[in-house]
Amino acid sequence: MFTLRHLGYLVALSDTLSFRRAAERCHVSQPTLSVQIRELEAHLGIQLFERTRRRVTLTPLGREIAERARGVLRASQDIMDLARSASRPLAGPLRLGVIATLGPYLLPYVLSAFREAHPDLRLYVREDPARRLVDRLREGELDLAMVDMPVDIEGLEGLSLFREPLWLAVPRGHPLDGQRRLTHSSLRGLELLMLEDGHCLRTAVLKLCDGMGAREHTGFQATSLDTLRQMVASRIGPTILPALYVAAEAADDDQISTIAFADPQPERQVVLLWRPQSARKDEFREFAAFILARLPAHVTAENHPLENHPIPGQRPP
Amino acid sequence: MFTLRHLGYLVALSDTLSFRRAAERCHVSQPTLSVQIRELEAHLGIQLFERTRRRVTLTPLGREIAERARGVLRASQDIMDLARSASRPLAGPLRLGVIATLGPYLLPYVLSAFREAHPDLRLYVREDPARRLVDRLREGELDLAMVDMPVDIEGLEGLSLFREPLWLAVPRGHPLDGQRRLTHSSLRGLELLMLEDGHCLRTAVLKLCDGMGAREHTGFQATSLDTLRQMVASRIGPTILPALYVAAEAADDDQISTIAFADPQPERQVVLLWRPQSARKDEFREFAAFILARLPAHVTAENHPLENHPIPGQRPP
DNA sequence: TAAAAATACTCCATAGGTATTTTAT
DNA sequence: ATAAAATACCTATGGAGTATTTTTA
Repeated sequence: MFTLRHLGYLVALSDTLSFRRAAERCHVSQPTLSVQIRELEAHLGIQLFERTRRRVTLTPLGREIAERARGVLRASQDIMDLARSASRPLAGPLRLGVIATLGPYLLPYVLSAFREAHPDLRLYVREDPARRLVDRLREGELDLAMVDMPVDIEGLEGLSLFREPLWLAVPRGHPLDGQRRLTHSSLRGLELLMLEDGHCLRTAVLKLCDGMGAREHTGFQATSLDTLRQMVASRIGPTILPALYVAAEAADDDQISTIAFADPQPERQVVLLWRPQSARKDEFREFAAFILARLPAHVTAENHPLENHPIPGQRPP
Repeated sequence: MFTLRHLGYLVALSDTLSFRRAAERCHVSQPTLSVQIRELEAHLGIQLFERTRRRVTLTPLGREIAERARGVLRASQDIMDLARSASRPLAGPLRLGVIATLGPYLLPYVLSAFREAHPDLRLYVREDPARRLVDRLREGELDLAMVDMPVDIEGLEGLSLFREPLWLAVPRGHPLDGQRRLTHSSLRGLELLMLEDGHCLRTAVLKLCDGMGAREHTGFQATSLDTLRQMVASRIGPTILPALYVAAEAADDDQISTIAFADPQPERQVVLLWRPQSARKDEFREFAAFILARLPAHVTAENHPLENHPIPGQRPP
């Protein structure tokens, strides 16, 4: 029988396709890794890699086995996590992924207090588009992901956290400036500045436009909410900003005005996701409770399991 | 990090709750296993077992981790199987489970020829009720199960093989003896001898009774089809027998008559099941094709994946 | 010739064994 | 007193290292 170590080498080599770099990643010497891979191939009685003239490539069978090896290592890591989580809850590394349009404006409210409450916790936060975050979560590279819906959460589990209103941002002096509440038809004909493709928020805003008769401002696409705000301040046009961003960054900007919509407000739903096999669900739920207890104004807390939440495209594997 | 060997010891000890027997099962000495379990506990930083006064018991956390360890070992075994299956297809051990009312009457047609075609295959056949077979399949103790529906196949995958007609068996001279085809109402008021609880066939026959106005013969429950046939021969009453049993065992019995039903014939559906993670699906499909090519008369071949087959209660995990 | 993988060898950590002690019924 | 687990100690396998050779672009 092979060992978990063999599987680790296999995965490292299948990732890097270089004995040298795989050995580095595993913190062993290149000959060690060479020998162990050869030994694994001998044990299994099959060829996993083709080493041909300066090129290392996976055989189809090697690819399949490397994929399964990843699963075995992930499950082993889960066992370690479960043990550590039981002996010292909320200690050790916790890898949290969050979308870029939310993290910097929500987490400051929460993380410093959370770290204080759990000093042994080492919290790694990573920003990425929602789709990539859930992929990384499935791969086991993340423990936890905070994303906005809709996103394909097949094979994942989680909680709905809150709904964040979307507000209109216009330059000072804009015809809509001064309105207390926007109605369904206030946006008709407006050209809205938007984020570039890949952001979930863009999708949400496009849907909003559709319903309210507005359209995308062609020719400009922003890469961040800050850019978007500066474009509004430069009087290029109005845009839609999420409430937490406005509260954190744009509330005292005297060049733009932000206006809420009348009910039913457009909003985006923010959820917290983890793998169902994860060993640290209790910790994740505590983290969720921590967030919910410290939610800034303007957002509407929710707190129900995602299993029972009707999300199109959700289906167990 | 622990090793797969540690996990094997953990699973063995959690199964036996005795260091001595667990060591035996692992083919190591008792001190070796003692030391390794202690080491695993030290590595994980938690207590897995309570050793108290002649009693070894799992802690709750130990139970959870042992369960996960089983999964890791199963996945590792799958990798081994995949490799062996690729290098020498249809070689090595193949553990097949089959229900008792089918195995002895179908497999003789198939197995000797299958063994001849694949001499390196070591085929272990085990008989059990369908429910236990699918449980063993999920545990990884079986590679393949041949059962009749309905059975809960959640989390499993497979093929529908064939539909086997159910025939009425009556003592010679019974009023129904001599009829060519039974109609829907032929059985009205009849008291049918049945198998004891737990057999899928019993369930199928009960459903049949319901539809045809017959009832169960109270006071007698047989434990095998052979017993059932002898009871019919002893003129205790009529019964329902599956066609393959009749063809194999009861065709030349001059004390009983077997009579088929008019269309739509009552029948039971026989399926072949495996774990979706199994490494040997190709071999299983070949086995299925082998069976289908050698099906005895009277049964109706089917051959479609079970995923698309509407079976109540089927739901992915 | 330079860079990468394979080979040769040496060493040591550790899993495994046997013998023995401890503990609990 | 007996049976089971723990401890002590020794052995040997194999995983890891360094040094070197082979291979190919």
